[in-house]
Amino acid sequence: METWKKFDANEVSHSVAHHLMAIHEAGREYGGWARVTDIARRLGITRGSVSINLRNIKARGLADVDGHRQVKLSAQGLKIVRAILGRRAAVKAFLRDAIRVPEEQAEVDSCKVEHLISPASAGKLFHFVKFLTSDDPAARQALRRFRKLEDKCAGAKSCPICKERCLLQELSLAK
Amino acid sequence: METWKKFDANEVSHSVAHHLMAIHEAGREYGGWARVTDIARRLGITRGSVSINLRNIKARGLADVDGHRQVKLSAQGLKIVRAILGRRAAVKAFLRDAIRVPEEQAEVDSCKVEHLISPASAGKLFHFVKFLTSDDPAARQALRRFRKLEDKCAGAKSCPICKERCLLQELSLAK
DNA sequence: CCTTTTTGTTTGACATGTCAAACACCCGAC
DNA sequence: GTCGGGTGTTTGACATGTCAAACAAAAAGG
Repeated sequence: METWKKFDANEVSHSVAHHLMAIHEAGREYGGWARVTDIARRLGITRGSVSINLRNIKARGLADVDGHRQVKLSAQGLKIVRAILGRRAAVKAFLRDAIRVPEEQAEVDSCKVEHLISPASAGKLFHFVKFLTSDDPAARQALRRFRKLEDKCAGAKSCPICKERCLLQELSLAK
Repeated sequence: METWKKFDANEVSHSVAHHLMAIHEAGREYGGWARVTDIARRLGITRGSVSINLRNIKARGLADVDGHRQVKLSAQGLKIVRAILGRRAAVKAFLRDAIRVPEEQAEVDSCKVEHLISPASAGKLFHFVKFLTSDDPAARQALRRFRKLEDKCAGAKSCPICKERCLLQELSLAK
């Protein structure tokens, strides 16, 4: 009934998630220490915004600052980053390698979703895509068959998957 | 580089999406006309919040109001609702029926994601889950095989899908 | 050493979305 | 009629996240 309210009930928001990942990346070549400027440039936002957001992030124990005003992920922050990167990889691999969504779209979609999907779903998905893209004969056969059938889908009429009229277009906003 | 900023670049926000869906549902038995109170009760928020949000929604042409202060979706609003419901159904069906995520979790996850995934991904997913849960022999065979292998995954050691150590647990935040 | 640039913070503003509380209105009961 | 409850709006407050602009301090250049 109020399922929709859980949208904001995640360990971190989209913004915080990407701040953490930016710290992680920016600090890569400097022993984990990142500067506000580097984080801001990576995220494409102003230093001021980063400064404000870091207050929140530090207060929540996801990152620490040393005397020279440099930022480092805490153990917890690093754990979150790794979990999110794993989930993104699972989603992206599924979209791109299993159902053949174009690379760019797979990138955008997995980025939107990476911090939202549950570990349960991510875990299942991870296994599934690993199986589906393996050399298991059943997996290869199913994938081949799916691609063949989908190629034959002629949109509105006579889709071999949808049987009758293909309902695909209703998912988009195309008129 | 700034892929992450596209998170907010959707036709509607999560909140607006659910306002539209609440109008749709609430109006079902009244010829499409919904009252603020009904919308608020359905969403579990105050009438005041709904009132404010409707300003935005009306201004964007997603809903109209008649003289008796009742709300109705516009053609565009209805189109958005249908698209989102379709995407949710595709995601949920995949999670629940294909990779066997528990019903409740599938519900929550699909709700979080429904307004974020692209029509391209939703369309592919829609076809894929339709194929995978059909009576096509290749699909049935692959699904059977996947379930069998996954049942044998003993967590950290000797997962038949991951081959070596199963990396599944890194997707969650379990310590 | 002094100037200039870079860096980080703060401030005031805006946008979205939420709440409680006060108001105004309409409608039905009496 | 009038009174009370349900309904819709507005107001002031808060939370998050963004910006530009002003500022202070550190680093770099000379």
